[in-house]
Amino acid sequence: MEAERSYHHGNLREAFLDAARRLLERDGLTGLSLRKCAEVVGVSHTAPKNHFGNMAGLLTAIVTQGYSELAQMMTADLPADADRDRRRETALLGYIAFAEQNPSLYELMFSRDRVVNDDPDLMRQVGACFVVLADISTDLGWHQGTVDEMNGKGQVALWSLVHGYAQLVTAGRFKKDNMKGLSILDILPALGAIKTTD
Amino acid sequence: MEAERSYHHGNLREAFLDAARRLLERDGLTGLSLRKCAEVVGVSHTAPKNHFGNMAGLLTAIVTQGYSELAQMMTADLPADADRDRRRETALLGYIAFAEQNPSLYELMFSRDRVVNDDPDLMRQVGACFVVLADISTDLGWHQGTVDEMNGKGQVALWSLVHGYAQLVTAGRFKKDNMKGLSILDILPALGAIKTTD
DNA sequence: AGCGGAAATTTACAGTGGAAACATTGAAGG
DNA sequence: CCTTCAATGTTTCCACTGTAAATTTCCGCT
Repeated sequence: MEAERSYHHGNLREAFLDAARRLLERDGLTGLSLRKCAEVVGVSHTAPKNHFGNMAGLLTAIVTQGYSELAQMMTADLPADADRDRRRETALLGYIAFAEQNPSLYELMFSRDRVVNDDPDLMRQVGACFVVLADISTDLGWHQGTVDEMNGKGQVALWSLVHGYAQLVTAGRFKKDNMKGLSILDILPALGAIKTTD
Repeated sequence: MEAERSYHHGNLREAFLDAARRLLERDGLTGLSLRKCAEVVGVSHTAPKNHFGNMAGLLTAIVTQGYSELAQMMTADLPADADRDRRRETALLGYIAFAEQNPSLYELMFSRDRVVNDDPDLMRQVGACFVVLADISTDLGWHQGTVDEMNGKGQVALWSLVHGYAQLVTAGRFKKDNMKGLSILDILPALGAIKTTD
């Protein structure tokens, strides 16, 4: 039983997800197609319809998987008694590492119309990622006001900073001489040093 | 002369750009096609080849236009004697407004493989945007170190924050109760209040 | 044994981008 | 004026894509 190796092919859903992921990172978004995936898996090109419905469904499944892995990357290899600094560092470095290892997938994870963004499973995984970041931001502490008084500003600010950095780097929008020896760990304190006048 | 209304159609390049922009925001990235653009403009579907080469060329031209408009939005309606706060506010609000008014284009502006990202014109416009943000970050001032000593950290950090916020908002990745009455103007000082331990 | 339904295939079709050959037009130069 | 010529568009064709519909295969169940 176990719902494994369900039929003819045996776990075609997983096989398709794997093939799509590999094609995505090898040939980019424009090089990904249902028919290529089907050929790689060794199955007819309409087979995925049973499992994903259509292309948007397949991409949604991939993206959902992506958010799940992203959350894992942020909490990987953490001993239970890790201190504040260690947890922050792991989360930030894990986030950026995921984006750099899966740049095309990462881009797809913020697409507006290729993915059904109101899919319940997807929304749950997105929420899980947000929670991890929210915990980190709570651990960071704030100079002014409690977390409640911040009214979510800190969480929104933190995700904005990390996502922006991740995508600008993977999209090649920073010149190399701007990025020499710079990591996300330098960026966060740099913004903390901003002198605003209000 | 003036290189205007150059041939049969008269300024087909501009017409195509306009049509593509409108289709892009109306139907999203997936709904944009050369043939639809051509039909709107009233021309054969291979006509754009002379002006853009291929689809990537058209998208590159649109994205280049986008960066140019983004830079304009950040400096619009600014009197020459505007003070530091006014300039910062205008730039940040202008940036977010552009993203919200052109969400699909904004997404495309950070695509990895739909656009030829090493196009010289495109790189120049990207650089122009970065300069505007760099100036703003200089105007902000920093608690520690000069701009040079910061070694570009501040510029990288600022663009990361603003881009992240823009895309997360337009991609609908923040829940609405997190965003109630929140604007980019609240986010920047919130990050400045981060208490890091190094 | 045979029924039922899930899983996969076959077939067909409309839409897409691109290449190649051809047609049209305005401008430049004798 | 008339010819060339190059730029601009069109026609035609092709390979590829996603999707729908009808059909077939095969396992589990009674």
